[in-house]
Amino acid sequence: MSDTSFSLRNIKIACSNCSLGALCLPYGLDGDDVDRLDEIIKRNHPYQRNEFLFSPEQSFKNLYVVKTGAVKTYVQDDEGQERVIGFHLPGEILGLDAIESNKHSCFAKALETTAVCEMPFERLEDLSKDLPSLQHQMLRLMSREVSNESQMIALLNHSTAEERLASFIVSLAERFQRRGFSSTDFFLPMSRQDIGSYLGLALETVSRLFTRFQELNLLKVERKHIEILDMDGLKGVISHKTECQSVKAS
Amino acid sequence: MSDTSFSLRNIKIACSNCSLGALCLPYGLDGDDVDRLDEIIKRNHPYQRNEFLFSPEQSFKNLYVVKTGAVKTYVQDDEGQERVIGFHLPGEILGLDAIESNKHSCFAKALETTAVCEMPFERLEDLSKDLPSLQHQMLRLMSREVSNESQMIALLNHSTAEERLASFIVSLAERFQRRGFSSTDFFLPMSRQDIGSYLGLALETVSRLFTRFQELNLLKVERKHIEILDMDGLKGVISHKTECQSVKAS
DNA sequence: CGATAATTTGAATTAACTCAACTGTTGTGG
DNA sequence: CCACAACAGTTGAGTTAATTCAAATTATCG
Repeated sequence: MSDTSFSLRNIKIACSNCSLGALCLPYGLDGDDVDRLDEIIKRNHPYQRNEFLFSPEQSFKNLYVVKTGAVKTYVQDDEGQERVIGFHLPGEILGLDAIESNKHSCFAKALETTAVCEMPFERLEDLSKDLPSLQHQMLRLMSREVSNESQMIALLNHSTAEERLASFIVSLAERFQRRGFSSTDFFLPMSRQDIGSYLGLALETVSRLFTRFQELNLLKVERKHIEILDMDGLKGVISHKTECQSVKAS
Repeated sequence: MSDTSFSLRNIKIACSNCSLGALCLPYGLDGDDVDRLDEIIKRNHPYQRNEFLFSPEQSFKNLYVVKTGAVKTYVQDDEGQERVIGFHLPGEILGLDAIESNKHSCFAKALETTAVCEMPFERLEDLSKDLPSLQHQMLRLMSREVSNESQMIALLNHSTAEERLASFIVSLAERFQRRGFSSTDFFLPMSRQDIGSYLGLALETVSRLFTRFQELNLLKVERKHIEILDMDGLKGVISHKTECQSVKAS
C-alpha cells in the first residue's frame, strides 16, 4: 500500500506548484533547476499529533520543511522537563542545527497533523554545487535562523512577561500572514505550557496575560483561537515601556 | 603608510600558518585550496577598544573572524540601552546574521585591541562553488551558530541566575581552551554590565554571584581575572538543581 | 458519560531587581 | 607625581514582577 511509487501523487505536490513558493528552498531557482531539486525531495505521510520527526542523538540525514501543520522543537533538562526552543510553521525549515555535529540535538514533535518535505542533506549539498542560487538560498535560510534566534535572545534577556507574549503573538501573526493566512484570526497550535516554556514564563503567567490583553481589548482569546483586535496596541506593548493600561484609553 | 601592500606582512599571517587552524574556515581544505582562500582575505589594522567592526543598517560585505582580542555584538532598545547578543573570542566568526537581509542587524564593538580577518562574502561564495569542502565548512559554522543560540535560548528560559553565570563561565573556559589558552585562568574581556545584559541579569546580581562562587571556593575572582578552582563544582551548579551550598561540603 | 488533561483564577512566596551608598581602579591634567 | 574626576565593581536594604502552590472550571477523548 506504499504510495510513494505513484509519480502522479508526487507531481501533484511538486515544488513547482507548491504554494510555499518563495518561502522555501526553491526561491531563485529557474524551472529546470526546481525539477532537479524536486527529484531528491521525499514526501512522506503526514505526521500525526505528538509524533516525532526526529530526536536527539539520532543521526542527521534530512532537512525538513513544514508544508502544513506545526512542529515544536525542544530539549529535556535533567528532570526530564521540556525546554521549548522553537515553533515551526508552514514554510519554515528545521534541522539546521544538526549539520555541524551530524546528529540532531533536540526533539522535533508534531503539534498537530503535519505534512513535511524531507530533503536529504547530502544530496542537497551535492546539488548546490551545480546550482549557485540553491547554495545561496541555503545560506540565506540559515542566516535568517541565526537572526531570529539573536532577536529571541535579546527579547528574553530584556523584556517583561507582557512584552514577551505580545512579541510572540505579533510574530505568529506575521508568520501566518507571510504564509497567506489571516494575520488577525488564527489558532494557536501549541499549549499555554509550550508558550510559557518558549518564552521563559510559567504557564499560569501566560494564561493571566491572555486575560489581561483581552481586558484591554487588544485581542479576543477563546482557548486556542486568537483574534487580534488592535495590532498597533499590541505592538505598543512590545516597544514602549508604557504600561498596558495607558496603551488603550477608550 | 598603508601596509596592505606589503605582501611580506600578509604572508606572515596567512591562513596556512595561522594558529586558528581547524577552528576557522580553512578546515578541511588542502594546501592549494587554502592558498586560494587566502587570496581573498583582508587583514586590517587591529581594532582599538570600543571601535566598531560594523553597525546596524550598514550594508553587509564581509564576514569576520576574530584572531586575537574579543568582540561583543549588541542591539539597542528604544531607550538606547544595549542588549548584548553575544561575545566573540579568537577563532569565532561574526556577521552570519547579515547574509539574509544583506544588512547588518547589530553593533559589533571591540572589547579590547582586536585583530580580525575580513572575508568578502561574495567572493567567499564564489570560491565555494569550486571548493565543496569550503562550502560545507560554511554551512557547518552557521549550523554551530544556530546550535549555540538554541542552547542559549534554553538556558535563558529555564535557569536561575546562578545557573546562567556558571554556564557562562564554563562556556568561556571551554572556548579559551579550544583556542589553546588556559581553561582555568583567564581574563574576562567584558564588564559586569555586559555579562548581565547577555545573561538577562542586573549587573549587581552578576557581581553578587561572583562573590558567592568565590565564597564557595568554586573560583577566585579579582576584577576581570578569573581562576577556576573547582570546575566540577561549577558544572554541578549548572545541571543539578542542588543548591550551591550543597555542592561543596568541605 | 466519565476520566484525564488543559486552562483559568486566587493567594502567598521569592528570586532578582532597583535604588543607593560606598570602594577601588584608571586615566588625566596641573 | 599627585589630585581629582570618571568609571567599574561591590555591598546593603527595600520592592516587585513573576513564581509556586492550590483549587476550581472547562475542554477533550476513549
